[in-house]
Amino acid sequence: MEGDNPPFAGKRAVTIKDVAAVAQVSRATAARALNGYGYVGGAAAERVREAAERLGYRGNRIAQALRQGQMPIIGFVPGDIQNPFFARIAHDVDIELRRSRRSLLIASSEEDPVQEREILDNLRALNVRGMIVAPASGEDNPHLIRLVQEGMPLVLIDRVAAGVPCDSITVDNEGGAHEAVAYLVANGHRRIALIHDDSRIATARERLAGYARCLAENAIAVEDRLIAVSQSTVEHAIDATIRLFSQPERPTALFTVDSLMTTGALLALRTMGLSVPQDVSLVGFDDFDLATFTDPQITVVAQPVGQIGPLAVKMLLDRIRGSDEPPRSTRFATRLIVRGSVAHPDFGRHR
Amino acid sequence: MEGDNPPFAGKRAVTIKDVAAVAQVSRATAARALNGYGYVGGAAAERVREAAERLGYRGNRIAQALRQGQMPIIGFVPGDIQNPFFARIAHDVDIELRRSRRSLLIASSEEDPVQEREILDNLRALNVRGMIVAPASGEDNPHLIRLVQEGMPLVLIDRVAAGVPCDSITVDNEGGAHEAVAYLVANGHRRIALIHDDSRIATARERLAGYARCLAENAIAVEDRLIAVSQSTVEHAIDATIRLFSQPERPTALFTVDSLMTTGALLALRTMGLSVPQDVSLVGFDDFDLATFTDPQITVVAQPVGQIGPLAVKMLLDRIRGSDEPPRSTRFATRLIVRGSVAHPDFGRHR
DNA sequence: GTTATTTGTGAGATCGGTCTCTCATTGCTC
DNA sequence: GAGCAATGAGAGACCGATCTCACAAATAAC
Repeated sequence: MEGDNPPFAGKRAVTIKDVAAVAQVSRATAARALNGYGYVGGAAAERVREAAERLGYRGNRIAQALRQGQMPIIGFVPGDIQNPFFARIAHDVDIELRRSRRSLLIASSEEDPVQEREILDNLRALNVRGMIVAPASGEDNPHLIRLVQEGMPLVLIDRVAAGVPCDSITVDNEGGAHEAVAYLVANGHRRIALIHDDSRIATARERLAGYARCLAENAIAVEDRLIAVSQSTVEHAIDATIRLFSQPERPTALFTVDSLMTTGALLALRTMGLSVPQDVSLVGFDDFDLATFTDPQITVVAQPVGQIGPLAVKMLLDRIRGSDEPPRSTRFATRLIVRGSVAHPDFGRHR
Repeated sequence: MEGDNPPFAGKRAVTIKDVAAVAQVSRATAARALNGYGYVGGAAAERVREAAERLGYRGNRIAQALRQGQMPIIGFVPGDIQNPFFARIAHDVDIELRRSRRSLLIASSEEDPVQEREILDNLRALNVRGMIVAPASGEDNPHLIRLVQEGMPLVLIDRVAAGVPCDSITVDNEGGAHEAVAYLVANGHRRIALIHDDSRIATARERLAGYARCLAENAIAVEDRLIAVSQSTVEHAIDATIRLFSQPERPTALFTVDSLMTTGALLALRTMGLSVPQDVSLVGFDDFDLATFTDPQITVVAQPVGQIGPLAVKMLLDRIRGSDEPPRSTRFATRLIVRGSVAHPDFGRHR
């Protein structure tokens, strides 16, 4: 924003005034001809269309938006576009939105609530028509609440946010995590490590809850030293894994809560010379391409990624069209895909 | 756009007029106080700030943009956000832009020149401050040329577009492909298959050129039946691979021109029961996580992905700030990372 | 032939800011 | 105390498009 060039570097854009002048009509008539409303004479309309064509008139969306009081833009605020999970959703949302001739503005919060708030403020100031947000924090979301109160169509995806009365789409994180850990327990594991995001993020908390509940049901203590908090990047997950597996009485199994972390764990375990599943059993949350290329393939809790984007758009468009039914929450079931990354702890060489 | 709700669903937003009224000053004074220019009395300024705070005034970016003649938004038009290559760049661009308080509008062209034109028209109508585009077509780009002539700051990435006088960032596709194929030839391969995008895309053409040049240098004929055209998705690449390897006199090696295709090829080869590198040698363009997880790991031509986004932003901001030096073209070198997916064709069981 | 009605068009308000211009103070200098 | 600059603040133009309103011309109705 600073040090920008004087207003216009290029030649001034063609306005409706120019078109009107060339067609020798008033701006009003030109607008009518171009937008097809009201009464316009055939000859005049033709001249306007011709002039517009010849001048390459395009209309100024900003002016239109100001007049109309809104931008035909939908905001999408994922935690991180680079995460294949969100990239996929962004892609699907983009496709769906194009059908209704709206643009998509993607701005990643980088999982930072402060940045999220700034982005949301910006989007609001832009008068976007609606937003699809993966809230970076599960609680303390006054900015989201205010947004809803102001009437902004909003759909939350992937994560819930306490006290925000709007539509949401999530998956059964608690259940999925429980199923994953139960599978590990059923295979004889008791020292099960967990790598997850900051508990601020709702998904992380729910997955942790599923993990803890399953351990409790099996009379296994939840040990802090088995739980690592890491940002959702391959690099951070590598560190976290190394930390977990460098301690005495190494865990026999690991549960990672997203695909980037699973990738990082895999990388770290390989570096440490630990093989899956001989030395460590592994279950990841979120299925991904890589999972079937490793040897053995990775057992994962799959979420129906492909359904989230389209449904989010559908819900959002319903709101935009004026639906004021009470907020709907869709929670998709997860599915444990058993592949080969889990074995009995005594299967390997160690203890 | 159709069937939308009457203009405002929510309560009317707070305008500067409201703030001015509460602070008992004129709009002009309120604006001065809020934006910190011109002379404003201390007391008045204080009242304005207070009123703005209390009312939750946010300013209307659309109105500002209209007045200023531009939006503080940069458009990014990748071929496909879901491709990790573009996702990474989008991420980097996002980070860089946030520093200069601009938003990023991402709209994927889905590799469709028609859609690209629409998107570009939209962005232009939005008066964005600049664009970073991966042109879907290497030629016949009057819309890009016009954009530049109109003074729109534009940086082309990943691909060149003939006759468009603007900055560009590419990698040495021809050289990289040549190196990959040369490596295969050096390992004794002569029936080398290629899976690439539509030749409309500049990168595809250059990589094909590198492939062809290398074969020519080694007196190997370029055979159409060894070249498959596929869209850049895992699914299409699977089909293409199956097609290539279902023919008699199967190729002994395969060169895939991007990571999605490499993934698809890997999947297809596995399904067909062909192992790498015993039955087929494989080299991919673009390095990716998966490449080191397969057994053996995949030999690839790596591009410096991490440098593209930041440089693109830098170039774009230079232009936005008014630089009118002649267009600069940066072409990064590629690097062949030899791993284990290439073997001599006689190494395996087959011929 | 005169009144209604339909049709076509332009003037001007409006959206919410920004900014120029003008004018009124106040303060300072000589 | 006159003269002049510095300071503070309002009125109104403006950005580009849309839309209401008023009005004129053409057509229809009686």
